Amino acid sequence: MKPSLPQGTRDFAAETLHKRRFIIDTIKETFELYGFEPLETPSIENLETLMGKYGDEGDKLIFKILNNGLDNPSKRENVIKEFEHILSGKNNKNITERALRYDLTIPFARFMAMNQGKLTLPFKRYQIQPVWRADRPQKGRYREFMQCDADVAGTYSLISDVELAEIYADVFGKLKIDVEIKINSRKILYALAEVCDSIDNITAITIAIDKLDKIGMEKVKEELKETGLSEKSISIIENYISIEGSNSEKLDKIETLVGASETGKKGIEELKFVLDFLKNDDSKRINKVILDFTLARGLNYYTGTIYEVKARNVQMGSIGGGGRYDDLTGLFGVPNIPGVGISFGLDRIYDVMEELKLFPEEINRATEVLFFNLGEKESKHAFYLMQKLRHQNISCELFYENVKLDKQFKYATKKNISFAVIIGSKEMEEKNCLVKNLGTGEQKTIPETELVDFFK
RNA sequence: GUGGUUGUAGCUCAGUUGGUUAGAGCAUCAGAUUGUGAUUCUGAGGGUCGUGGGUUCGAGCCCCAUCAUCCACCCCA
Repeated sequence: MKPSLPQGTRDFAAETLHKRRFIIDTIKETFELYGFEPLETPSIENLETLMGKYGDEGDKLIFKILNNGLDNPSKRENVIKEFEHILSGKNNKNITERALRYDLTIPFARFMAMNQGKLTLPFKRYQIQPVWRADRPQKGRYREFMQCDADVAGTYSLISDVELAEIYADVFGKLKIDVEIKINSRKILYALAEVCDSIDNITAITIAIDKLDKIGMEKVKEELKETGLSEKSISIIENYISIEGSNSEKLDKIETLVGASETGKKGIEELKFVLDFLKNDDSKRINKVILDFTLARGLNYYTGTIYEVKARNVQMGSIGGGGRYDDLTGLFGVPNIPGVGISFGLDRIYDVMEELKLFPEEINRATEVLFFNLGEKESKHAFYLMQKLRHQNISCELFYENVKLDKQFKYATKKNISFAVIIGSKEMEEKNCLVKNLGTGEQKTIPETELVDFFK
């Protein structure tokens, strides 16, 4: 049989993994700097936990797992009957009751609901794990990919919203990715629908608005028309979309449009609070938070601020997203635990950094020193010296075979090893070793007693 | 889920209107060179042309199906 991978999945070799780890470490460090604690949940959840949380499209993209034991003859008739439900598009516990995790937010909400009372609120957790979506793969889209989430649960304080925006700015600053951190509020979108007298169509409106920069104003209007909005509503939405200027100018303009709505007023207040707080952080950074009323986001559990991050100078969908949800655990029978969270898309961040060549050179240097093998006695001696270095936390390797130096050099070059230590019979006799810098080609002989200090 | 693209050696790719034994560069291995590489020279190995059918005297090339890739739509990280 020919080995192959399922569609949309990948193996990661050392070079890729070093780079991925570089990103993950940066994110993890930043999360911990802000007081978040780690959490891991299972790869599989009960299908019931996930269904209905991501919208109709989302439900279709959940990987469902076939139950075991369906071939049991005694269940045969029942299984065939239940399978009819599947064929008509309904899920059925008797056929599939488990599914692969689709994101990290819903499992987190499930965890909160299951552990309420045990956790001190507000609870700040971060989670870095793969998720799966049965999407067709394309640029920046995989069927298995890594999400890095940070969520604050149990507080309405908008300071937590501010902090998450700061985390975005910090992480992408550290990674040297030039990004736009877009912010909006679901409340404002809701108010817009209210003003248009089309609350039932809020999803269609937001989806259409969200496409603005992709399809342009005319197409957006067409789409709105098709969903049955009145001319008047469409012109309100056109005004809404056309709002431009600085963040504070935009806030002034939105006030006249949706300020009459209670929800709209609240949304404006909240955005003002967050943006004002961010303005007080005068640290010089390339990444700024930009108010964008066309930002919508599909996930329907968001209720307040919403975020999305896009990299500049590169063609790639969003590399991060998040927002506030006032009652996520309510879905699991535990009301009144609000939360706010953000997610980093590791795989897309990787693709962006690769395309913009943002990974540091030295990232693939795992082994520092290679000890050459020049014979039985020599290699034994070299091994003894090497262990001394290893115990001082200097990563080393001894070439396993006594082959031509040429080969040993090539191995070192391939693995991007910085130094070679060559110990032959002459060096052994004189209790010396020859250290060669493989980058510069410089080499010198030093007493073996000084070897550890040389690398420390 | 819908539409398009590509699939030939480990990698990047040639391969004429269908015609004998399918090529190149890089990489690998061996030797020139038994203590100095990333830059020399010589030679060697490596392919059921994605897979399965079909058309044909004859298919890497044409047709159908299927799998995978990349891309777009839907949606999203």
